[in-house]
Amino acid sequence: MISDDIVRASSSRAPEAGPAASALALLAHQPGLSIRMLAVGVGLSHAGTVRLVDRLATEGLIERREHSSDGRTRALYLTPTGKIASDEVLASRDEVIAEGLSILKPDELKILCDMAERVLRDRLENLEHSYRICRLCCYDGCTNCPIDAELHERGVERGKSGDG
Amino acid sequence: MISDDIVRASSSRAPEAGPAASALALLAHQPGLSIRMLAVGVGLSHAGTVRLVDRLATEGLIERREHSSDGRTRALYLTPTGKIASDEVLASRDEVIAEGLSILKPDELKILCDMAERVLRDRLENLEHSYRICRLCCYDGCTNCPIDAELHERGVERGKSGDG
DNA sequence: CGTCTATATGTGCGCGGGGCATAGACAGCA
DNA sequence: TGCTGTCTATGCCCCGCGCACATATAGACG
Repeated sequence: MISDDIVRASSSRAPEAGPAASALALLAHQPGLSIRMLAVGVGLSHAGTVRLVDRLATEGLIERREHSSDGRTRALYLTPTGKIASDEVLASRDEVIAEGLSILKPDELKILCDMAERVLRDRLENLEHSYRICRLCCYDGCTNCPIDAELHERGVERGKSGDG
Repeated sequence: MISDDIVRASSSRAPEAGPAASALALLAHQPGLSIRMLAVGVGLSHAGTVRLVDRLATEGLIERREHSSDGRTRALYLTPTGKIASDEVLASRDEVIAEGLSILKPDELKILCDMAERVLRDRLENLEHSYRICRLCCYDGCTNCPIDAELHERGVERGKSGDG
């Protein structure tokens, strides 16, 4: 029960206004995401996500493109500026976490990572949930993502619509 | 870096609209808190906290009383109804955490708690910060609070205004 | 005691974010 | 072709919050 205070310690120093940061980080790893999927990822309603995308597009951070096959769907992509912003968000996030866990020894970090990985695998519900979990992941450093592995084991792949 | 996903996993299932829950939990453990301290604890401005207190008071969850010595300060207390609400918030919080960590073995939990305690002690900045950290603590179960211990070692006690 | 400053609380005003309901565009099917 | 489901976008409105200001009190000083 004390453990959730780590949560507060790092989440209280969130990089910026929550949803925007999540959207940027999510699009950095999953370019071409639809608004619907992004909405699930950032935890907003469709309408709210549309406004969020509007704002980010106005700021020149992301852009809407036509979907290749489906005329309804809009594929969202980061602009170069947006990529920079996303990198900054993730960098500040990493900094906070590294700071917070700086007192732990390397072998303790390893233990913690192992526990975290098992917890994540256990708590993963479905494909949409995976987007929420990974919304602020540092994808560059997450080379062997446990979530991807767990999804793979369940026969679900990202980019398809079947939820488990 | 994967560890902050535990954060998402539990914080994404927050009991209710953030600040209100924190205020209730905070007042459950620290009755007679002033609005200023509550503001720091919940991470809002003074004005926002006043509105929050207004709402909670309108709902009959908390009440303002005169301070014993200082005529300016308002002492905030939970009403019986507010105590019930606070208990529910903390209970749901505990449930989420217990669920999330249910895959870990008891000895692993012990290791995790030990690490969390050291991280908390290391990251604690001052008295005001302690209110933010502990805002959603389950005080009934937090018998030997590491934050209190750390504050004590630094010669700071809660209830006074000197920040370390 | 009068005054000045610092502190704490409460309020008018406006802004921005987000949800609900709805409209428009498109895919799939009979 | 028409019907239905899905995806996106918009009108409208509410809520929460911060800024600036007003009010009340404590403490210090002449």
